Amino acid sequence: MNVKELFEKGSELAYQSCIPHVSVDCVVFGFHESSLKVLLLKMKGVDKWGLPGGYVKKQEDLDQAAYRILKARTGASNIFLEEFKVFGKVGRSEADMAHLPESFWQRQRFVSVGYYALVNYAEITPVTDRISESCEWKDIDSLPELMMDHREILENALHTLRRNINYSPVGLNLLPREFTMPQLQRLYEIILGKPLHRGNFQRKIHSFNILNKHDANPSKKAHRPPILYSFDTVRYNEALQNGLKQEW
Amino acid sequence: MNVKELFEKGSELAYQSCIPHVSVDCVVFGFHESSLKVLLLKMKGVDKWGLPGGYVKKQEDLDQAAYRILKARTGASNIFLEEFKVFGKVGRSEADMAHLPESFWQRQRFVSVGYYALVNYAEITPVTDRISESCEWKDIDSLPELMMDHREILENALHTLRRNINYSPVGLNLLPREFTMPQLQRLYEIILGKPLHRGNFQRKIHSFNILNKHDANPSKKAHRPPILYSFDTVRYNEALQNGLKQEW
DNA sequence: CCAAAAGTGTTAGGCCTACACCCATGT
DNA sequence: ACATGGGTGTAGGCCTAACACTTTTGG
Repeated sequence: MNVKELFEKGSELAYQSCIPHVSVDCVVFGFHESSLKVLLLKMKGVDKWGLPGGYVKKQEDLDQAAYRILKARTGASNIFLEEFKVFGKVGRSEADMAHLPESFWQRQRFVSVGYYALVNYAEITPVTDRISESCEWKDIDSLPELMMDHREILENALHTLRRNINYSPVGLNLLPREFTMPQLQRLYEIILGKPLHRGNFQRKIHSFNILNKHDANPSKKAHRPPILYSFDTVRYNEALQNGLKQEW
Repeated sequence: MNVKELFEKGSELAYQSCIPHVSVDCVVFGFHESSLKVLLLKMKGVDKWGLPGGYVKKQEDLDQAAYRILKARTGASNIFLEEFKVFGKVGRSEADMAHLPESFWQRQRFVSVGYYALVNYAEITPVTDRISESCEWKDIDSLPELMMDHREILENALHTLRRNINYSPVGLNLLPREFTMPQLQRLYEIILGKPLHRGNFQRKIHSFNILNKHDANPSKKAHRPPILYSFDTVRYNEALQNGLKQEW
C-alpha cells in the first residue's frame, strides 16, 4: 500500500469508530544518559516529525484514549499520564494534511487534548505503526522539525513538567526501579535546568523518607560503586500529596 | 415556544454552525460582600443549575468561543479567562439530556473544555437567555444542585484558582478598580481559605510596589475611612511573571 | 473616647545556600 | 594515591508567623 492508501484506510476506520474533531497528542518523556528525551514519530510521506497521537473512540473516555494510544506506541501500560492543555485554534491541524483529499478524516479541524507522560526509558520499546516510518527517542535539546503546532505542544508540556516537579512522581516514573543518587540528582538538574548542590540535595531527598536502600552496584569502574535506591511508593505518594515542598 | 421547541431550535442552529462533540464550560468567579461567587444558570425544564457553556463555531478558535460565551452571559469583554482542564468521560453530558429526542444536538457525547474566568462583580450584568430561566451569582459556600458533572468542574476550577493565586491577576480582575486594603485581604483569605495576619499582609503587598494610593473613601461610618488603592497594572503584571513569591 | 484602619518594630523559627570537611570503596 | 560517592556540620541570609505598639480619622 502506498501512503495515500494508508491514510485512506485510516480515514475510513476513524469515521466508523471515532469522535470527529477531537484528537489526543502525547508528549512522552524519558530519561537516558543524563538527558531528557521525547518520543517522536516520523510519518510516511511527510518530511517532519510528530508527537504520538490519535483519536477518541465513540465509547471511550478521553483518558482511556490517551492510554490506548501510548500503549500502542510503547507497549507499556501503567504509564503516568496527565492532561495539561488543549490546543484548539482554527487551522492548527489542517495545514500539514493539505496533500490529502478533502473528504479524508485527517483534513477535519481538530481540537487536540495534550497529555504528558513519564516513562521508564529502559522498559519501553518504541513501536512503528503502518503510517509511520520510525518511532524514536529524541533529545530535548536537539529536536527535529515538527509538524503542525507540535513544537508548541511540546514546549507547553515541558513547561508544565517543570512547574509540577514537586507534585508529579517525576523520579518514580522516569527512572528505572533501582537507581543511584547521582542519577536522581541529574534528573532534577535537567528538568529544572540548573545545577543543584550535591550535599543539600541528598539531605533533602533523605529528609522525605521515600527511599529504600539496596545493595551497592557491582560496578566495573575504578571508583566506589554508587548505592542503589528504589522508591517507597507508598510514602512517595503520600509526600506528593502535600507537594515536595522546597524551592531547589 | 415551549422548552422542547427551544431545544429543537438550538439543536438545528448548532448542527449548522458548530463543531460536534466539543463544548466549553466556564466557571466565572466574582467577589462580593466578602465572599466568592460563581455565575450559574438555571435551565428551563430542568430542576438543576449549570455552568454557562456553549459550543465552538466551525471557524472559531477555542479561546474565542469561550470569550463569546462569556460575553453573552455577562455583557463584558476584556475578561480574564484561562483553560484549566478537559472533561471527557463517556456519558458525562448525556444523562441530563435524556428527556430530549435522540436526534437532538444536545444528546451527543461531548468533550468539554473547562475555562475559569475572573470578573469584577460590580461591572457584570448576568444575562438570561432563551433557554435559561435565570442567571445568578451563587455563593461558593452554598451551591445549588448542579447538572451533569458541573460540580466536579467547578471544584476543579476552584482548586486551580487556589494553586495559581500567585500567578493569576486575582486582585486586578476580581476587585473593582478602586478598592481598600481590608477588601484585598479578605479576597486573599477567602481564596486561600485561611485567615492572614493583617500587619504582615500589608507589608507584603506594599513590598511588591504594585499599588497606587488614592484619596480616602468618603465613608458614612463612624470610623476612619479606609484608603482607596488601585493596581499599577504594568508593575502588577511584571510582578506576576515571577509569581508573587511567598507562601501566605 | 471609641472603633476601624494604617503602619512599623521586633523576635524566634524555618528553610535554603554555600562552603567545608569527614569517611568509604575499588582500581 | 585518586576519583567518585555518601554523609554531616555550620554560618549567613532570607522569609514568615506572631505579637506588640503607635498613629490617624470620623463620629
